[in-house]
Amino acid sequence: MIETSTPARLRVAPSPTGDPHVGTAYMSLFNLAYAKRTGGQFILRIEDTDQARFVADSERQIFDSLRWLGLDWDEGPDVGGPYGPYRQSERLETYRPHVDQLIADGHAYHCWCSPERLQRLREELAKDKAAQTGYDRLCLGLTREQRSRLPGFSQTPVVRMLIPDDAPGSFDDLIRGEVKTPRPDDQVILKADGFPTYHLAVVVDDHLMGITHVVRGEEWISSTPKHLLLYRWLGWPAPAFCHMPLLRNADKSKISKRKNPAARLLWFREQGYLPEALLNFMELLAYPPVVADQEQQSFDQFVAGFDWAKVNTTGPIFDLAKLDWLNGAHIRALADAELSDRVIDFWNQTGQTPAATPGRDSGLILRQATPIIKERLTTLRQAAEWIDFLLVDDDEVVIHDDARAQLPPQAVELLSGAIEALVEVERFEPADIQAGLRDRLVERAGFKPRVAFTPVRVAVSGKRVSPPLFESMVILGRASCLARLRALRDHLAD
RNA sequence: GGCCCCGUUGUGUAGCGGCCAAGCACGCCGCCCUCUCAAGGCGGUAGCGCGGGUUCGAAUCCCGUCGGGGCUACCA
Repeated sequence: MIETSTPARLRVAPSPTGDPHVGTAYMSLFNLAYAKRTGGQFILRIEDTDQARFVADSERQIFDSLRWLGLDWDEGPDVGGPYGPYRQSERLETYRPHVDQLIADGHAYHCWCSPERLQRLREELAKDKAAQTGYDRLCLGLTREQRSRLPGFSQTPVVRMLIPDDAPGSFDDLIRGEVKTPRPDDQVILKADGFPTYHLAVVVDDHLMGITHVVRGEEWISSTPKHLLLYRWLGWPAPAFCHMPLLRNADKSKISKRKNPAARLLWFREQGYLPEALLNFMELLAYPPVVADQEQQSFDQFVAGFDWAKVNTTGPIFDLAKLDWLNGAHIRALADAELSDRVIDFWNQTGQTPAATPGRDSGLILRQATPIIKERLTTLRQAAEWIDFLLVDDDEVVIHDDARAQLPPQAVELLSGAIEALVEVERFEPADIQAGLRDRLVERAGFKPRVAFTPVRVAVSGKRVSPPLFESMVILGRASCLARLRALRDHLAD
């Protein structure tokens, strides 16, 4: 493939307003892919211009969750870079001169209308079902003194854009082609508290930081003409635009934490999903697999074939069924030692390390059991459930009701036979254990394997479903197995 | 209400006028394998929202319609 593109600079700009949103990761993924594809840079900028919604710990969670996914940035608040600061709250002085210039050039004006007046105005327009909504320009052309004599006056003014009649009616989008846009109203660009709104900040910062491609959700399409106007007025070249489709809930509404727990990015780590699997899953949303017929793929493959034109314009439903499959597939692809490490890291990070009876070690037993539970795992979190019976003391094995219900009438006879057979097994290895039990219970006693082994499984694990029996027994050791077999037999015999 | 975006099986996608009586993946169902459950193998289920055009020919182009979504804040 011939590389014709020039290095691109892209950014993701989340707001620290609570738990990081899965959409942030989705946007970051596509941003990063294109940056890598062109040998450019990926930048993280924090958009904290809304003081009311600011959540203190949120920024750290954004860093943590994106790093966990391996979506590393070249420039950002924590790593620095030549275009800092990368937090908008630290750039207030940067926006000011541009606002002044826009006012001086007649492209923006002060507005003293109180929030109450604006609220009433909106309600009236809505009631009248007016086609034209938006600010009525009451303040346009008035001095502070003149305006103060009118009702609904507020001491501290905001600054609004003066939308001209020749505002752009469309723009070119790398994903969608030409996109038509509504006529904007006189958008506020500087708030009464001195902070810029998104619209001003994003244009100023993107220009000053050399951003070449603006990648964002399609909910921004209708405000793009405002940004185009700002670029025009400020005399700056506009970047390319890529409006990604919106991720959706099962009911097709825009994905929300209320309706979908997976809208919280941190949820995936808590559940024990592998970052590479989540990435793989998100790569497949509104985007085809790199290799047809092969949906399990690496991020590098995704990058190598990346093309904005392949992005679909239809908003995909965020449905976890395929993620579960992909996560299992990525788990199975891991080497045993690597998988064990991942599970232990998961335990440590989430404080979920299962307790083991004295003399047993959770980590050690996990490593021994990994080969037999690996292909049974959908998430890392499930590992603990699969091995819990290997961690407890022999007299603390819980015989679950559904397991007990599986026991055949001849359970006592079978358990006695199994005990005798196990005592005689010379090498306590899976094949030998199986041979011993089969000889005794199947060949000689005439039971079907399924019937013969069920009591053994229940005695050893307490469960209806367990990892492979004979391998599990080896991990437990002969003494424990015999103790558990005898315990169940004695219990049933009473 | 206005404006904008979108509409292929349950979900994610392929399809860019004939190779499509629509392919792939996940899910679901069944069979095989089998010490349980998985994993694996094999098979099955289900879709071009609707109506008009254009054309020899439309899932693919046009128009309309219906449906869904987004925006319409001194939030992003």
